Amino acid sequence: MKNILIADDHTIVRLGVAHIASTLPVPVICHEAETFDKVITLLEIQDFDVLILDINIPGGNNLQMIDAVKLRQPHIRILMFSGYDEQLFAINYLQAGADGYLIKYSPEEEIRQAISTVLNREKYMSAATRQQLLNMLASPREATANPLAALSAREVEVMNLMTKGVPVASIAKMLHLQMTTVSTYKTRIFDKLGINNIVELLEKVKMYSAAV
Amino acid sequence: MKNILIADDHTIVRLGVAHIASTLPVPVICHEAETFDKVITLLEIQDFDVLILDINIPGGNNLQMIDAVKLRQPHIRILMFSGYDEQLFAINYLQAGADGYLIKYSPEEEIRQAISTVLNREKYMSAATRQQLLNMLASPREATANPLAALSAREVEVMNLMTKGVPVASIAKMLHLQMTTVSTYKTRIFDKLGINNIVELLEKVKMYSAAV
DNA sequence: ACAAACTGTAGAATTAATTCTACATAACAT
DNA sequence: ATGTTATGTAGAATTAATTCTACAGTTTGT
Repeated sequence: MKNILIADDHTIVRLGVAHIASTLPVPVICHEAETFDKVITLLEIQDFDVLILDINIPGGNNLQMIDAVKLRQPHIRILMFSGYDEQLFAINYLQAGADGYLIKYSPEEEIRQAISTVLNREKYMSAATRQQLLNMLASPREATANPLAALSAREVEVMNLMTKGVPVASIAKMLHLQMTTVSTYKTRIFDKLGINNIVELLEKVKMYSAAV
Repeated sequence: MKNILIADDHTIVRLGVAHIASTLPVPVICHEAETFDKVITLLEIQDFDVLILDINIPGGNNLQMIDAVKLRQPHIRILMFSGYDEQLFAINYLQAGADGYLIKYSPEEEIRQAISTVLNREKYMSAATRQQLLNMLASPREATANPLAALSAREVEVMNLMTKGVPVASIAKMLHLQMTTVSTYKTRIFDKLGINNIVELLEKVKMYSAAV
């Protein structure tokens, strides 16, 4: 019997995932969490085989979620579950220790496959992510078509918060950095993307997010 | 036998909704659409009893979706399905002709209730939306459907420049005002729209610009 | 007809954010 | 193996933006 923890703030998503999980060849018990705090609490009272984690879960939403989880349960498998505009962060999360990265609009069969794969202690990657990874290996540094790919992990974290409208001071608190550090990242992000303000950032992100 | 069309770009959400629908007392057949274009296509080849429509569906995402749907099937019931930050648009959609407005993180039982209600040709409204409607009736002045309409001419000028990413100092120059004046407008705009930063402004504008 | 709310405008004081500079470490190219 | 570029991080000084307050003129509701 496998224990799966489904962390997503939308009831309907949890339900859908639980439904798919119930159709796997192995018997599973699904547990749910609506916030990242809840995830942490549950991790401290029970062992899970797999955590399916919404990348935008309230209270979380950054790379450090991975460490926070693995710190408590080193053997847990983490399958990141992301909305549409976030494929490009796949590699960052995988590098940070996630075991799979799944996009919410993947077809049912692929979702089932992904859960099954990580349950089996293997890494899961969508075709798109695999492709992205290959591109990256082929031309490690430059023009990977997508300028967002030029951002470092930390820069992506900051960018994500920026696109949520979080002010610099709050970003600094959340990431335990100085405001000036965040500003430095902001400048570097803008430079790398060749833009000047948040409005253009949002356009860029919208433009390149679905791509790859 | 009732026909339900579920329109959402996330597979998992469609699955979850279909799962709930299958537990209703009446037998239903669920059909799916990932984009608004697909919705329109399906409406032209088959009759549906209910359309469950993600407010952010690709290709749609504005009030005119309601008309586009009712034009093709005047008797269809439309249940809007929205993400977290969108409660405030409920009344707009209901006024535009939607039969219900449901928030994605509602508990399972409420989602079932909502579908059941609109299937029954009744209007569905969450407790929160009901409250909001009462508030609006109490003070008819503000909340006239489109919050952007509450802005004065000068505020609109400033807002437009803001949505282009123009910094406060430049706006001040362009309009021959003091920076502090521009800031005052900015504050008033944010207050009137009930938001806190440019990111939310852009969302609001995207949402309402096509409307009215 | 008259008070209440809305508009257009700013100044002083304050707070938020940026710049420019810097440095240690990591990754990379030749 | 070694110089070069990228990354993660900040401090001091500076600049950008906000707040709070104010006030005269316009609408508007009753």
